[in-house]
Amino acid sequence: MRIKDQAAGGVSRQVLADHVYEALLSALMDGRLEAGSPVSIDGMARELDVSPTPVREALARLEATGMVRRTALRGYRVAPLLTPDELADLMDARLVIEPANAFMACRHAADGLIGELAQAIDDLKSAPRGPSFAEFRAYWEADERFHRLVALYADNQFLLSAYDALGGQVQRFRFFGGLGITDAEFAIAEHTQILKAFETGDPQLARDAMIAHIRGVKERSQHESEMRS
Amino acid sequence: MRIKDQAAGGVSRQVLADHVYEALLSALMDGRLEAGSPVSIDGMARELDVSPTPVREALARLEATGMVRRTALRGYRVAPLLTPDELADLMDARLVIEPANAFMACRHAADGLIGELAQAIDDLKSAPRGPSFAEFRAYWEADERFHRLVALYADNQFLLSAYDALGGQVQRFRFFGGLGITDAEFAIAEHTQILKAFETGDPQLARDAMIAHIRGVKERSQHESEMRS
DNA sequence: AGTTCATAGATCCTATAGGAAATGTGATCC
DNA sequence: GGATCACATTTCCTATAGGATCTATGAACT
Repeated sequence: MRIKDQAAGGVSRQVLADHVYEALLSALMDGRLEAGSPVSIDGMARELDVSPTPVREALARLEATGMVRRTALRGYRVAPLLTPDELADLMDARLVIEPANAFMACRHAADGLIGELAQAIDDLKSAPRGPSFAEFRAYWEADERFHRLVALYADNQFLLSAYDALGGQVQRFRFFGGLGITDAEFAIAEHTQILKAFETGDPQLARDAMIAHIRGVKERSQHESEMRS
Repeated sequence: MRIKDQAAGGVSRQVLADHVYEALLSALMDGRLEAGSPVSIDGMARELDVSPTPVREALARLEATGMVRRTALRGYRVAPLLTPDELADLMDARLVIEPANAFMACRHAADGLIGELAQAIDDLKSAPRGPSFAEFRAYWEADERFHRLVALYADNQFLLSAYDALGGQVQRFRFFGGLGITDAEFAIAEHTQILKAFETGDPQLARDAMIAHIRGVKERSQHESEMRS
């Protein structure tokens, strides 16, 4: 009695739209779908060998992340890359939200947070940093995990939503250009400072460490943008 | 040569999913769709006299706003109402984002902003404040417009996204209970203080005025929550 | 009487089909 | 030769149909 289904699907069966969502996210992240290029619903359905219906639903969800944009009757397009100015704006927005997250997370910081942050830093150290997305994906994943942990332990669903609202864009500046991670040593050092601040339990210190980190990221990314132009 | 279509649809023809989105948003806002109740895709399609496909797409978009939640194979439900603690969290999150918006908006505040803020305050004063949503809808609209203007003039798309990520929830605490606007006088006074700060052109003042306002909202809403329980 | 089973209904999910609009290509005409 | 028009293709958008799963009502059995 339905044992086969249980074995196949596990506790919660996967929905096809979720698969499409993941596939599109991957394609967007590693640049197979280039910025500005159109994303055809029917075409993507043929490519993924599904019907257009789940593709349509996955794209509707992706639109909220800012990765794709929709025009009324002309379909979806991959959102354009960030200009240097927009990159600076993104960092300014992070400077508003993430230091507050750090402050709050430090107050009711369970021991769990310290350990998980340390783990994320270790993963950063050991992850490869090559030029292709496949090579530095683990690095990006650990970086994203570190910051999201802080947002998570701030224990405020609305601040987490606000952080996530930035997330879709955060992912994209890392790989544009495909020259790999160039500031890993700086980032790791700054993350370690944040961890140390959490260990002291002083919220003010945690906030300041986060500010210093994001300012560092902003400065370095601006520098790279200038060199590229 | 397609003049009829131009006249009918204007510059950009409406898509059916957009209509469904608007209809659902209205139903959610004025409580016709109660918190916790399921939102059937097929049922809603019958009720609105469309096919399930556009309903599915509209719900996928709505999910990102936090108004509805989706469980894998069991459909959508209206998100539950905020508890007093969650309400406090929401205000804390606003205290992180909106004062920063006010600070930045004040720096490159065009004259347009002053006038539009004044208009929003005038609308607040003249709007009815009755218990039903239809009665205080104009009030809510003016309130929302005031805060979004500040976010808009901060001139940072990411901060605007972060503000919007809170927006879906902001809308919902206003009408739960249906006793109308009880703190209009306080709110109008605080908004006026913010406007005055903008007129001086001092970003620090604008920030402080916004902080004072949101703290006021938080205090008053907590008070109401206690009385209700 | 209480539990178990079966049937019916509702619902979600996916695929298919077809209409409408936009885009691209080739032929015709000045 | 260049512009215009007709046609085909692509694409979006919506509707319909059917399979799979969940829920609920009622019957049968211990």
